[in-house]
Amino acid sequence: MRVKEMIARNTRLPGQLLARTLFEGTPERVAPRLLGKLLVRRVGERELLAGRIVEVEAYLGPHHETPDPAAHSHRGPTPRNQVLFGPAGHAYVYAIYGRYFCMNIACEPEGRAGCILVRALEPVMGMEQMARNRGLPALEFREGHNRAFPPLPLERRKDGAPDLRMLAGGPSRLCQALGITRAAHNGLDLLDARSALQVRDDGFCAGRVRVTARIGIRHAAELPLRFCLDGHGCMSGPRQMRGLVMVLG
DNA sequence: AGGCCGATCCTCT
DNA sequence: GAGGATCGGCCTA
Repeated sequence: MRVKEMIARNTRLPGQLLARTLFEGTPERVAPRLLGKLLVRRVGERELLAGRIVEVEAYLGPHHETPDPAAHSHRGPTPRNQVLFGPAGHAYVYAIYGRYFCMNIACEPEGRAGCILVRALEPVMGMEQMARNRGLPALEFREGHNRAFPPLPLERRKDGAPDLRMLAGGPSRLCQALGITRAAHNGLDLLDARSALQVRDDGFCAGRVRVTARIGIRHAAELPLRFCLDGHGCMSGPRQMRGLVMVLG
C-alpha cells in the first residue's frame, strides 16, 4: 500500500481516474465520451507520456443489435480477442500488418465485447520521448513553448522537422509514440492507479464532436461510428470528412 | 499444412 | 494517389 501511494505521488499523474460505469455502456455511447480524456503511459517510476484522445472508433460486439463484421469480436472469442469479452475498461492491444500495434478499450459488461479503437492523440506530456519512440528527428521548441503544447501547425513544415500531428495521430502511431505493445500492455486495466497505462480525466470538456464513417475497413464501412473533436489538428485521415456534428450534453 | 489478408505507415510519383 | 513491407491469426482443406 505504501509503495502504491509513493508511485502515485511521485509520478504525479494528471487528472483522475474514470469510473468503470462509464465504459459499461454500448460502444457507440461510450466512444464520444472518451474524447478529451488523457491516455497516460507510465514508464518506470519517473517518466510520463500522455496524450489527449481526439479521435476514436466504436466496434460493436456480437451481442449488439447491429451486426459489425469489422469488429475483431464479430465471430466470438478467440485467444487473440479474449480481453474484449472481459470486463470494461481493459486494454486490447493487437498487432497489425506485421509491424504495428493498435489499442482498444473494452466496453460493456463481461461477456459482451464492444470496444473503442483509439485513433489519435494530441501529445500533452513527454513529446520529446514520443518523437524518439517514433524514430523522428528531435523536436525543436521555441522559447516558452517547451511546457505548454505549442500551436499546432496545420501544414507540414517545410524544413522537414516532424509535424506534431504525426507524433500520435493514427492508431499505430500513437502506440509507437507511447511505446504500447501487445506483450507489455494487452489486458491491462486502464482504470487502475497502479497500471502502466491509464485513461484519466483532467477536466477538459469536449466541444463539438464530428461523427463519420470509420476509416480503413472493408466491412460495415458505412456505419457512423468514428468520433473526433471537430476540426482538431491531430486527427488522422482526410481533413474534411462527411458527417454529423453533435454537442455532448 | 497452407493461403489469405488486415481497425497501418511510409515513400515515391 | 498508389504500392510495398511484413507476420500473426483465422479459415479452409
